[in-house]
Amino acid sequence: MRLLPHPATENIELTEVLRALSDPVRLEIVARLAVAGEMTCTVAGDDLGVHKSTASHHYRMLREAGVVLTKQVGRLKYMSLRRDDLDRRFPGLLDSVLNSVLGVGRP
Amino acid sequence: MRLLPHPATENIELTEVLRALSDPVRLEIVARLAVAGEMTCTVAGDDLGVHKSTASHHYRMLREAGVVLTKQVGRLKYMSLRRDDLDRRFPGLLDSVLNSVLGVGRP
DNA sequence: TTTATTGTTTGACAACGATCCAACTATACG
DNA sequence: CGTATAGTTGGATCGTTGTCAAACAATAAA
Repeated sequence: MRLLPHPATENIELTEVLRALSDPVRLEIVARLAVAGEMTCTVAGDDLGVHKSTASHHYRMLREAGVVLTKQVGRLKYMSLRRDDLDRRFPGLLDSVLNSVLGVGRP
Repeated sequence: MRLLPHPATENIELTEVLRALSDPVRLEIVARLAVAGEMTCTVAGDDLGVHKSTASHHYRMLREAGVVLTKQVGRLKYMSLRRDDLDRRFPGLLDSVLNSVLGVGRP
């Protein structure tokens, strides 16, 4: 198991997070991660309506913005929301976004 | 006094709001409006480090995304945050963003 | 070792966006 | 009317981004 490169919590930038969340495809991915927790790229990207290379591009955007954490296990890559990191840095932001997308709050 | 064209509250899209807030210059404008309330474009755009036409471009982005309301009085245009509209549509979102930018909550 | 699975990379392309400059419009003020 | 003020628009430029397709890399399974 190995971790991919991610920005440290204190280096997560608000504008980059907002930018990352401003794409419908990425917002859908984030919503799925919020509901189902950790999941592989294939599952997260199922039926998104975009090519798998496009989805891969979005995974990278999310990771580099500090929104998701990705760890590799074998040939699978598991993504999960960096909820605690985001909440420490921008309190309430992710919750309000998820609330608007999902119509519910934190589980 | 006349109002410029704006999206109705129910037509404000989350991704467009996030996109509008994801630019540093626009975020600074929004922060100023949050602190000082209604202000003219000239005041809101003072010392932003960009050309006035660039600032004008940003005003438009913010207006079309539903973030600000613009009304013209004589040759002045007054901008203000659509706090209530945004809060009804995406509860807590603007507050959390402003909180992260300004380090304080709603006045 | 061959084959299948998982995901990334590279290249190409079109669209968008941030920026500046110059010209323009509209309103107000002498 | 002539001039200053407030802000927008159009053109040009340059970088970014969302997309697909094809090739690739890495790992697991047969």
